[in-house]
Amino acid sequence: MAKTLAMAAQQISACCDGALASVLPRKDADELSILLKAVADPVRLQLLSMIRAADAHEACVCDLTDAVQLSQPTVSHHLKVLTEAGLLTRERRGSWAWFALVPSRLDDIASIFT
Amino acid sequence: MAKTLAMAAQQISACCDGALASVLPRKDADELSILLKAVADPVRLQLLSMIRAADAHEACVCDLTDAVQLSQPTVSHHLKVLTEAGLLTRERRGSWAWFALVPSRLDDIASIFT
DNA sequence: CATTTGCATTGATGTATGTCAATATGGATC
DNA sequence: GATCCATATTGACATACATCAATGCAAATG
Repeated sequence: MAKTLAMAAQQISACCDGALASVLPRKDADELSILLKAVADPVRLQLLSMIRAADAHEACVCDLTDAVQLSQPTVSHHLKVLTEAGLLTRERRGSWAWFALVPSRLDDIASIFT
Repeated sequence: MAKTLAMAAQQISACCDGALASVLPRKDADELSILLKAVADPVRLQLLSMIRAADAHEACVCDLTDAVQLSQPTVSHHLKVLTEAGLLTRERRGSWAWFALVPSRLDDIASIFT
């Protein structure tokens, strides 16, 4: 086996065997992947872009459903996924549900890779 | 239907109906989602972090397999996904296959959300 | 060239996910 | 309160995906 990785592991954690796996602990990786899975879908990327382009960075389901040409339940599902990932907030105003961006959450994603 | 999103669409494309869907065109969304799906997996996030931590930002399969505690074919599969997404390059050196990071590709992901 | 070693591919399997039709819920309005 | 409208939930279905055992392949080594 080549030695490069083992050496790198020591730079970070020089205490124990299996420390390599803790460069990014599995638990952290699981949490990050939930956030990333939320945006790793073309429809949800479109929804985010539309909300970002909208006034006050918010939009209601009716507009979004028309835009992506999918059924209302499907759009509702996608918005739920984004909301549960913390990327959107949901607010009820009269009959409509308004979804707004959480910009800091987008920053969280960017910061994973910078 | 509320009007906010329709107005936002006009800011960007004031020419045609259905322009809303082109805030982020579906085709672009599909491409981006391929890149994001590649990193939206806990094992692949770990692999990337390990390679990034390694000398010269590269590692061979044998080290990585030990680290993530999965079968060799599974790790090979994940590395293929990352490579096809442009996040890794593969180089054969003697018996070993070395995978190296493509930093600019990580920047591509970050830039989606900034 | 036979063997070994490191990696890739194939095939199979269980689980997760995107989608819709049908239905439920919850405000608003008459 | 009956009705209507916007949204959410449920159930069903097809597809995608993560994983491994078995096998193939390619390079090094004896």
